[in-house]
Amino acid sequence: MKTKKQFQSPKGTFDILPEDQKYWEKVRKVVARVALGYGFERIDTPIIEDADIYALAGGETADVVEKQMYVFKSKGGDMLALRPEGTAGVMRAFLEHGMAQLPQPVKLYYIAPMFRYEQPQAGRYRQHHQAGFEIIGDQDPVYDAQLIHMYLVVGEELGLKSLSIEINSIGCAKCRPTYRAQLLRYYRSRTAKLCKDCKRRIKKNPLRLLDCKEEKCEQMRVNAPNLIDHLCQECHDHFKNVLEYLDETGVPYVLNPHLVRGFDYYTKTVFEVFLEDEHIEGGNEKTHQRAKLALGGGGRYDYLAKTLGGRETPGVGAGLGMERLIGVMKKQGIKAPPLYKPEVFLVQLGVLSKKKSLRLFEELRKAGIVVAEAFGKDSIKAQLRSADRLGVKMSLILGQKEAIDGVILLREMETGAQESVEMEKVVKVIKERLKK
RNA sequence: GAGACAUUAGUGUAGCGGCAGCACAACAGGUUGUGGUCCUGUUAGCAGGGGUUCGAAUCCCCUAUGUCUCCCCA
Repeated sequence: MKTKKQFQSPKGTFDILPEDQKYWEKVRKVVARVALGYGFERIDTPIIEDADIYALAGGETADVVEKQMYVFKSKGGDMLALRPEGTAGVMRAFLEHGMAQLPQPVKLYYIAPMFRYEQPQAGRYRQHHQAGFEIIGDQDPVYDAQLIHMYLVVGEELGLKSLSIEINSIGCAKCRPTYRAQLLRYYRSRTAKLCKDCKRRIKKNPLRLLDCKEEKCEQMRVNAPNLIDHLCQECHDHFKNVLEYLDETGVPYVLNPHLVRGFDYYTKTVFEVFLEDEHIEGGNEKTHQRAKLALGGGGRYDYLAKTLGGRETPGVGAGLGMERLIGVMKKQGIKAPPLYKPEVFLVQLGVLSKKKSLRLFEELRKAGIVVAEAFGKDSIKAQLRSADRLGVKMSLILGQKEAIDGVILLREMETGAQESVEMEKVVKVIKERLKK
């Protein structure tokens, strides 16, 4: 017989199954707790936005905008995009709702799906989730540092080991063009020796030259002008302050002068969080060394608001990849508490007791007792087997005889000891046994 | 967008040109109304499509998906 087409989740997407939900829940809880602790309030923005906000925010060179966005035409004719990242949408909401009228800065966080059209691999999906933090309305370097510190706190509260922060400053509209020109001058005479991608980068996004992993390009970079040495006074001081604040809170960081980020809107501080290499386990030997996936990244974006048509408003933000975070948790053997753990199992035998069970089930549930059942099964054997599988402490057995007498059997699963309890007292007795 | 490898029941696997098997899970039983261990049975699979061959899970081609590089990023 020919089977019908087997549907599967679209390429690069996945189902978060019940067995994994506890990890998600744990991360969500920690993120929310840390966020609130630092004065962040939650914001949820639509999954779709006007495609233009990403085009404007990203600039023409951002790869995400260039070829990784899901863009489609809305019925009215506007171009919409599935959001590839969170910051632009949050800034749009900030401007749209006049949040500049609130005491500044405004701190917002979100946990939301993001979409990118690209070739999926482990840790890279077409739909992934980010926990994001945005601090809008204040340019003080203390907030850059606070955000980075929060990364560490989230990591700590999740029990993660060996997070490391890489940080850099990419300057502002004043100093970056000057630097870019110098960088180009350096590279232009050496174009021939670069890999083909870097040849493209020279034209489109010279800063990305710093990021290439090709060996010949890495060598070339050694003598290339350094971004940090070419910051203007303001950016220099800002960056210095960020580092000082980080020192103050004991955040370990590594300066990485080659760190640049994909979105054009970043200014001054940029940073990424990694896992120390030696703690990445699994995978084969080859991938072992290379596997240095960023858990998250972020930076300052003082021009974004203006780019989107609002008043100039400074901001700094960071995103954490939920899937990657959970992946690391699992690798490091971090446990998450189960979300469903029934305490009592209700067994019913016969038509009358099945009916009576329904009401008892409600009573127990309302009393806050987590009660499981297998009403669809009629044999006591099968029901007790289910009870056993669920690992309940007690089972309640309501047979025909008990139903008529107004009692119920209470079975302690570990010992197998059973006793008869009056129906009216069941809830109370169980509560006592569970020490509720 | 380019390259490499992979895909056998829900899961993990064996079979490498000659009968598609095993384990776990699920479901039903092992005489009356009692779980875990044990036993029996049932359900369920060669990713899809072509080709080579007397014969294909096995060899070849195409497609899809996954994993890994590149690219880029969370």
